[in-house]
Amino acid sequence: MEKNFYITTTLPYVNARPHLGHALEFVRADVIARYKKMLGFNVFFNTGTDEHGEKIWNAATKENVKVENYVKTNAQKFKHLLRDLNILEDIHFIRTTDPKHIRGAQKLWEIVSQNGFIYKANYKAKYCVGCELEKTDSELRDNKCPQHPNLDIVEINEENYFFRFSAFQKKLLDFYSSRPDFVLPESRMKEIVSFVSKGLRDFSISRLRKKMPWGAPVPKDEEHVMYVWFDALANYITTLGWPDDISQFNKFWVNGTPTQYCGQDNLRQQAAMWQAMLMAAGLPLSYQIVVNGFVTGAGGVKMSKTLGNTIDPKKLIAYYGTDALRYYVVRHIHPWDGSAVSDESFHEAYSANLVNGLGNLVSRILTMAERYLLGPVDISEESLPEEWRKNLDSFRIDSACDFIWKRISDLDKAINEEEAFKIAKKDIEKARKLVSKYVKELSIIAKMLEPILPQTSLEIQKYISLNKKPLPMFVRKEMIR
RNA sequence: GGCUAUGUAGUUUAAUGGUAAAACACCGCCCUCAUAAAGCGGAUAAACAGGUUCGAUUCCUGUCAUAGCCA
Repeated sequence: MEKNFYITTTLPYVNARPHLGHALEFVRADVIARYKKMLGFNVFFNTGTDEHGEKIWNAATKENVKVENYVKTNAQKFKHLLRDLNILEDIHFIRTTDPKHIRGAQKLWEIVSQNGFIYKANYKAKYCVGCELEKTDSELRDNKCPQHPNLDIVEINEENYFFRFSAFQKKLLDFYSSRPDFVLPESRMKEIVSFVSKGLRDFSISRLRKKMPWGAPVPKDEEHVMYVWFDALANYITTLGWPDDISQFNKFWVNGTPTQYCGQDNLRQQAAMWQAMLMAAGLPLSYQIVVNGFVTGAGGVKMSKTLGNTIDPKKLIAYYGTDALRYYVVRHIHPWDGSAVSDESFHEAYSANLVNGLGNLVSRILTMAERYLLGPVDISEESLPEEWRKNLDSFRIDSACDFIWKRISDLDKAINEEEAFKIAKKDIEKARKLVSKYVKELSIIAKMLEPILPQTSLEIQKYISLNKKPLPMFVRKEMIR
């Protein structure tokens, strides 16, 4: 039987510069996508950029550039980051300004509207353009959003279209109880259940075009454009070609356990709003939402430009290399809770585990292999450990790494204890057996690393097949400044 | 303000109603195949105050701190 798997990241809003949080989500989704491919799945891997809305319109206007050019330039930055992170090349990159996407979002609107879940009403609210969310008075301080004190709160009082979110409370709750692992981790699942249990308020999904024209046109109403969520969330299916081309949709959305990575600030949108929209359109729901925690600076404080504790993924990649960054974000940042990151902790992880751990192990084994063995070791029959699979199946890439590094450490230990390098002087046959065993174990380690550190893994496998010692894979470095 | 979660070595994380585990950093020893790497040994930890219990880091209550969600 054909095995299909769909995975997507959240689409970053192109207003922001790519930061470590984006890199973290891209890499984790990429690891899972590569892992599923290794298991023989057809994989549809999606990402892209969310490009509509007031914040972008304002930013482009302020910089006095055409908004089309503004979003294009910024979308490009994310594409570069994907390339720098060695994300699978066959990833699909959808931009919410793509005509294909806009048509899809409009079709979704029409269906939901026909089903009676969209209505027009007066919309009166205080709105923070920074958060893209309505705010109540009690949430504001001095009539400013505490998160975005530099932005003015927008007072909105106009006719808008609304999505009848409130109609889906019971259905959502029923769905959640039927699928207790719909949201990972469990604590986020509880959070969304609690949010929906408290009652849902319909949300506005359009803006008057004359005030804010930067959005997909609302079908059959030229005065309105769609507003953020209805447009943006639809990307998860329009990327598959829905509604024009149903074959990919059937293959990957209906039969591909659609899995969505998101940050903790996107839980509501993906686990509740988007699911309700799918329900309203009579479409199958997502299979699983995996929620990453926020990355914080040293001491657990928020990263911000003012504090000067931001970490630029590009800088780290340029200095330490792609796989070093991939390694750090999957293992040393907690999968659910996030972790404090700093240049120091990055450097420590790099030196201890990549240079002294993996890199050194590769050198010592392949040096002996090249010196003592008559030819490459046959590694065809080695199979991959259950525990590694179990961890990746449950999105615990960190635990999978713990397991791999335990194997690395055990192998180091075995080499010390068995002393093949001494035995080689007296009994070369016995030494060859030992070294072959080490090479086999190293190849299993390399294989397990393939989805996580693809470049490094292939390099190790290549040198095993050549029976040659490579140059140091992770070069010792001074702490970055 | 309400709800929820969290608080464990210097740091990042585990497990657990009965001797608190690991990695990094630190100190000592040791090896030479290896990237001044590896291995072995060592020191160091439960926010605070009560309660339940033969026994609490674990369960309960309160305080404080942090985070998230909501108003």
